[in-house]
Amino acid sequence: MAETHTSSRHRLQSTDLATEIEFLMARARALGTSKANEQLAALNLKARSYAVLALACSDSRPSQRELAEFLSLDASQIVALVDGLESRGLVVREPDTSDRRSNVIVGTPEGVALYERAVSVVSAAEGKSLGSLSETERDQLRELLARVAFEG
Amino acid sequence: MAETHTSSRHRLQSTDLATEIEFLMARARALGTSKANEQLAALNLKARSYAVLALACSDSRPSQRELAEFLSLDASQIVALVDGLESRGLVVREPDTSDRRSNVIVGTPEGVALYERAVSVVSAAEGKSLGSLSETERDQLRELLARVAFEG
DNA sequence: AGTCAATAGTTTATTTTATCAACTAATTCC
DNA sequence: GGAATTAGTTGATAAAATAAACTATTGACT
Repeated sequence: MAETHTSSRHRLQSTDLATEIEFLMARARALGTSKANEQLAALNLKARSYAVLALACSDSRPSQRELAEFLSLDASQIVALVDGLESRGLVVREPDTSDRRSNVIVGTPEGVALYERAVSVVSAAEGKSLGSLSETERDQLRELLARVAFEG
Repeated sequence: MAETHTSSRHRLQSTDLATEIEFLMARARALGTSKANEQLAALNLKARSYAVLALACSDSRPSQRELAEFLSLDASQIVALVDGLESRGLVVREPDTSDRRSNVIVGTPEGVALYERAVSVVSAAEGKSLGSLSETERDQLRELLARVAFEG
């Protein structure tokens, strides 16, 4: 019999690459994002539009520039994402009264309603992805990642 | 004065999204990958070709299918990546004697030499990315991520 | 042995995402 | 007031993700 799926994975898992945090993050994220996207598809969302919607529906009133920086995306991609959500009536561009160059992106009631459904979907998916971790371990992971993600 | 870069980040950092592990991984990885790519550019590599080279230069003798599964990439992308490395004389496709459909991807001496330079470059970049974490914390993070990345 | 299903790799096409330059309008700095 | 900077937008181009179709095996089954 040829080598099984699982045994080959174990073989590669003992390489140096498999101990690199960068690589582990890429792999963990690929798994998680694909699970999340699967579930979000039912709401006609993806991980990226979900993230924009989440910030729009928070009370943080982000500008597009802030969305770009926070989500590690180019400003032009934010335009496209906001266009998509706005055309569905989920968010609006509010002119920033203190700086007329700037828009504040805010969720509409429909946007908030959809966001709330999306949150439960995403957190269920996250629950599956992190199934092998205890609550304490999840908190640890969250805290360590936050320090890496927001360093500087 | 308008809101500063840093204060807006703090404002968004207190949103629900900012506590989602999925999001934190995406952001941490974006930072890390861009730093790694910057450094790898001098060797004419990127994170992805580096990963393939690393596995080829290990003693694990991966097939292309195994590379695809392990790196969460489509088989057709592996073709392109191996083509690129092979045309530079860094890896070779060795026919698998026990299954003639399958290639084993192996690093050449030149490939190994370049890989060794790349490892030090990448680990320096990782050091910067994880600058705020102690050794113990890095090990913790590595172990938690590994469990998420290789669950199931 | 012979058929049939499944697998490894490849090619090609399509879509999505990333990157970057150019432009407008508004703001800030001097 | 004028120069430099910034937020948003558009458009072009390159890189990456996704998926179908095809070839050459191999494996399973009878």
